[in-house]
Amino acid sequence: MSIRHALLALLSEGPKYGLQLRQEFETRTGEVWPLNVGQVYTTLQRLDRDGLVASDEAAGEGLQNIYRLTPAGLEELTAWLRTPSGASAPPRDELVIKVLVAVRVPGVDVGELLQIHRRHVVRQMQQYTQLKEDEPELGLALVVDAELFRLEGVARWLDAAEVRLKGHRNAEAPQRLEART
Amino acid sequence: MSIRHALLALLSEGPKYGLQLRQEFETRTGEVWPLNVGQVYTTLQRLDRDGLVASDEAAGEGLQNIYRLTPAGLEELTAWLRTPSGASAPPRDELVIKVLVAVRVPGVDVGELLQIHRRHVVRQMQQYTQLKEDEPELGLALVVDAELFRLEGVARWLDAAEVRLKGHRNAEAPQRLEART
DNA sequence: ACAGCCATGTAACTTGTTACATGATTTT
DNA sequence: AAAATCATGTAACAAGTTACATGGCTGT
Repeated sequence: MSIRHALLALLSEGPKYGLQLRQEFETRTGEVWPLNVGQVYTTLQRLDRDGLVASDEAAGEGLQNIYRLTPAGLEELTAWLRTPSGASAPPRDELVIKVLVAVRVPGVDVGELLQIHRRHVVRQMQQYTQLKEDEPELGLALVVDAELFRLEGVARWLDAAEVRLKGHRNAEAPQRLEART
Repeated sequence: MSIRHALLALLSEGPKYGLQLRQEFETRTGEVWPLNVGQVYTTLQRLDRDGLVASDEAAGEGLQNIYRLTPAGLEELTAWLRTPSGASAPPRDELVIKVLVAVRVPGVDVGELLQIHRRHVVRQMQQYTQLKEDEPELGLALVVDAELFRLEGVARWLDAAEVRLKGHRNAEAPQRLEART
């Protein structure tokens, strides 16, 4: 639901049209998250359908279709801004799922899998760290910060998972040596 | 694409049927990420359509519809396991987008917004920490670890963002005092 | 006139998601 | 026989995503 609401937020400054919304979204987020133009239009249509935005066709330029926020849209926007996401149901973490199911996939070395992902995380962190060196704009700086903090957490989790899984295998293996009764 | 592949992984151990897949998914992930049964069936149908699984109708129990992994499914699975996610395009971070667009929404105090989210993060961390105290199973333990590391990163980002935004407002404000030339 | 950009729009598709319907088996 | 449980399945929708088509405007 990010994009819907992001468009609402951009429209809260004043009426805007499609391409403008895409451009503003991208500049604000430091061009890190490209946004297909088509998606702006489809999303605008759906927002229109839901009564959260309305188009000023009266302006009648014909060329640009300018949308503005409706009262309902403003309400939806402020609710979104105040509400922390993932409150009720925690978001599924793909990497965690991957590791948890990989444990029992035949022929898969989970230790190796953890290492592969760890190397990738380190490589990404280096790339983002480089990006930070040439004084980025506020938007890019914040995005890079977020990505670095996130990746650091992932790296630490991978380490913790390795320890947990080693302990787990040590706790499992001895059972094979004992008699099955 | 988590669930598709998770089902493939579960099926790599051997043929299974719908409800069984749901139950195994939930027990392995510590019952933290509930999975609607209907989704298992729809996902299985789509996997079937894509040739990644096949149903053993020959068994003819009639009642249980048992699926097995196809060679293509196994290939897809191993590719998924080895490939770090978010490699090409970094995943959009909803909170980051929220803060970045909120900066210019009229009548919104971003500092307050950061505080609201920070409080929520702290509360969630406390809840997960509690969960860890009564010796959870491997699956739950890893999920909780991941969530705690993630939340810690979020908290740190919120702090960093507060600093960045304060500096930004201080750098902006003086411009209003200067002549517009 | 034509190349290139600005701008809009749409058709098609994916994954995720839920609410609901249906039948079979087991338990009481 | 009624109630509960097991098991499958479907219809419908949301949100994200892309490839493609179209038309207007601008500069050469």
